[in-house]
Amino acid sequence: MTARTTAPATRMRSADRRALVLEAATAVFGERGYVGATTEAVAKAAGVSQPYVVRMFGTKEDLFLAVLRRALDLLLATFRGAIDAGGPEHRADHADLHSRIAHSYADLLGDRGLLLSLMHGFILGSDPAIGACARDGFLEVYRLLRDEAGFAPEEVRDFLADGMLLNTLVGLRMVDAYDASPAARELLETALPSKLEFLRSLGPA
Amino acid sequence: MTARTTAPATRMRSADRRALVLEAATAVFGERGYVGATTEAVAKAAGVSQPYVVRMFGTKEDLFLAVLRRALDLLLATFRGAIDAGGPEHRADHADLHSRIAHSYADLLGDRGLLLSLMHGFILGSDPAIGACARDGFLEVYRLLRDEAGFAPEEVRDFLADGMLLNTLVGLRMVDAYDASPAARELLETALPSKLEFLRSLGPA
DNA sequence: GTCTATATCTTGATAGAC
DNA sequence: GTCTATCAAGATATAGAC
Repeated sequence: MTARTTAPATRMRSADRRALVLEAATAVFGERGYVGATTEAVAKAAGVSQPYVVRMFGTKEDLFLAVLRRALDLLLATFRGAIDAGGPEHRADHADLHSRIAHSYADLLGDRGLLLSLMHGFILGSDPAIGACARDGFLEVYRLLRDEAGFAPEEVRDFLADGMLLNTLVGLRMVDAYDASPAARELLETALPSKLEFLRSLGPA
Repeated sequence: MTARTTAPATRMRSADRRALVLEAATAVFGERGYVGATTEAVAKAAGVSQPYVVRMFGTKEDLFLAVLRRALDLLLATFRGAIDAGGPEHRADHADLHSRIAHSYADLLGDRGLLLSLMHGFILGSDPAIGACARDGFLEVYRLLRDEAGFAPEEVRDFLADGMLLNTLVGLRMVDAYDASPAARELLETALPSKLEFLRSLGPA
């Protein structure tokens, strides 16, 4: 840990600033998509200048790739945390493990930016760089669930399918229709085991 | 039906031309997303001029909304066709109905543009006009499956989840990784009951 | 109905000061 | 490390001819 007591408030260690920009970028890319998000909006959200954002990451595409990679790493880390949680005595109970992993995913539902940046990446598979990164990450998740969590292939598929539906409902802002539409209400209550109240508490817009 | 035998080849009835542009737009929006797609690319794909595309639909947003609406209507019509297929004697067999609907969805998998335009719409829920249209359409599908196909809420949820996974795999171009990645191969073979060969035959790029 | 020309705005990226 | 100024490219939308 380098001493840095005299650094002005506008200066941070580059790693910290980078993390800050990456988090802001995740929110902006999630909301407007890869092309729709502007480096200016990211800069504003991070409280820095637009050219500085570009400087830090090279190009807008590089920035999005970094956002994607970070989101995937966070997702993988979350699942690994759930696998490790409870200690060795729980490892043998497969139903319990499955439940822990599912709950750990539900915890991520509050991070719109993370989930939707991933989704935007997933459906841009035709872009050479983005597609390669997205496919890779998706397969890493698949292998993690199969090999480290011990899921059967069909179990992984069902789990991923659930995740994609949840992500879609988040993207749709389906909670905004909860009050006005009985169908929305029923769908949300069927699809979200327990996290509905939490999601609604995040509020509209 | 107005007689129009003397019309030059470059002129069509507006309804036909509109349908042509809409189909081209579906492909372009699906590939690059709402913001990433340009009216110029749509025009080129449809073989007309860029200003004409704008003229026909008002704005790019109006065009995307028309694409979304058309995709949703096609999806709903496909499901209704599956529900009606086989005549009244099959209506009582729920498992058979479920299977017919699932297969009818698999038939849509060949239309990347359709599926991915929908997905792009679904994850842009924060946009006022697009979000409203997307939520609405998604709920129409939900109600169709529940009320017209007689699915239980959990059954609808599982069906929608499967659909979102399939759409995501299409968006990811996961078939491109089939040969190089055993995990991709296993995932695709687990997630796609029978349409894998067909999807692969569509080829890369 | 359809095109050409073009105005206008946005935006990613670069140059260079501090 | 970070900002200001600015350029060059691209994209939507309009005007107006045919």
